[in-house]
Amino acid sequence: MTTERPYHHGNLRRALLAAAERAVRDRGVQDLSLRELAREIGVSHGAPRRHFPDRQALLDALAQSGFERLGAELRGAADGAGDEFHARLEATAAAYIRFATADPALLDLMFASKHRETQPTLHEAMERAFSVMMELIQQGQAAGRLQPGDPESVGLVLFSTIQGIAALLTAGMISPEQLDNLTSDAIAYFLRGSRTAQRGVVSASSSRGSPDS
Amino acid sequence: MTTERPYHHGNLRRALLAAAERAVRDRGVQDLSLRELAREIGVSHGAPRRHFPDRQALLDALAQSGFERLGAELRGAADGAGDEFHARLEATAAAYIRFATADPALLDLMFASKHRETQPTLHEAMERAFSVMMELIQQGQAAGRLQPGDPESVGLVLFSTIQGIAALLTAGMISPEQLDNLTSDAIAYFLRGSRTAQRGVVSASSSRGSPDS
DNA sequence: ACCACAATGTTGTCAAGGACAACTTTAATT
DNA sequence: AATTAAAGTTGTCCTTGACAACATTGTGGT
Repeated sequence: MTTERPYHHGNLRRALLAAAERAVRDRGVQDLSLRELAREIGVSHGAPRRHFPDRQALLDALAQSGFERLGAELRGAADGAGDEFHARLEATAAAYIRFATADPALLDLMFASKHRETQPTLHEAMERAFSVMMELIQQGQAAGRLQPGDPESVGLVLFSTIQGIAALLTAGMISPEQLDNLTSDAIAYFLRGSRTAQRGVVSASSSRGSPDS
Repeated sequence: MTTERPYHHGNLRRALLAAAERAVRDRGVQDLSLRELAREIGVSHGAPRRHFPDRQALLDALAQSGFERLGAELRGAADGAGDEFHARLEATAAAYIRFATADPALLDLMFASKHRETQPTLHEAMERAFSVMMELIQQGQAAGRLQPGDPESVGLVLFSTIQGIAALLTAGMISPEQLDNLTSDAIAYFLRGSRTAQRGVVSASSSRGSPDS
């Protein structure tokens, strides 16, 4: 049984992550203080060190759990939206934006690129989270709704767009009223944009994202 | 050696901003230390306070100068790309991505949303920077290359996409090799996506003279 | 010229935080 | 029960941001 249960006080690691997530949400990453977390939980200032060697380690763990939660939410949204490609796409994008809205600072942290390189679990969690999108792309390609070719190349365009909306959102550059329209606009653009040169009318000048496929 | 010393020591404000920009580029915003900047410049640790009441004030100023530079570069790119819409669009987007590539941490800082609300100059600098894009959108609409309607709504889609690419870039999620393809793909998607649903007659607007200029 | 004053820079200090080490208490293993 | 490992505590060092009191230099008014 791998369930970590109280040693001689609480399950500190969990408590730290939970408190940290709240603190990040409420006051941002900058103001996150290990000592303050310890105080809040009721433990000495040296205690967190047993679970996180330094501050960055806690941030990495926070990012990882963020990716895990994001991945779960994306998958839940996609799976709960039926079998139709368009509905699944919209639901997944909406879930992503919802995450970004609810936890802007956490999302920033997750993409902070300040993480330890030697942290395979974090990268895996990230891959898992985005595998939902990749599968979606492949479904869209199979259904003929998206242009064929390397799914990664198509996925990056979609991913960029959604991430961009999230970025503008966390930057406070778009209001909640604009958000819904922007999201559906962006998806509509993406879908129209992904109709590859049909009838040779629209030039396919930029479909060289995939070297050999 | 009088290297421009109008006051009784250097032009500290400028020196601080310059040193800060370098420090941010090299070691990130987190590790930016006022005292270290002061040391580097050769001034006492209390000196910066005369020009920036606190750390955040310096970051705000840094963001503002970043927006000013970005705006200038975008405008330069657009103006130097001739009169054709497509060329201008590509040049502007490329300039944006170039900025993001050269100064990822600065771009993050600029969008950090941690800025002082009562800082009109910062917001103005931001508006000025993006006015280039807005004008571009209007030109595209006037030329019939983009769907009509509120330019802001069209611009946000473009802006999201480009900002998304920049975000993925600064997050280290795309490599320089992928970058060029992604950028041109994204623009192509945007252009195709911006042709408003023309009830089947897709050819009318694009089968005229230059293929996809 | 002169003098007051504002602008700029310096020194000293404080509290907070991260990192670290030595020590103590509790749980697990045998 | 004894031993060892895990988790937590206490104390300390160093860096930093913020602040205040003081020093110096430049400027404008008269």
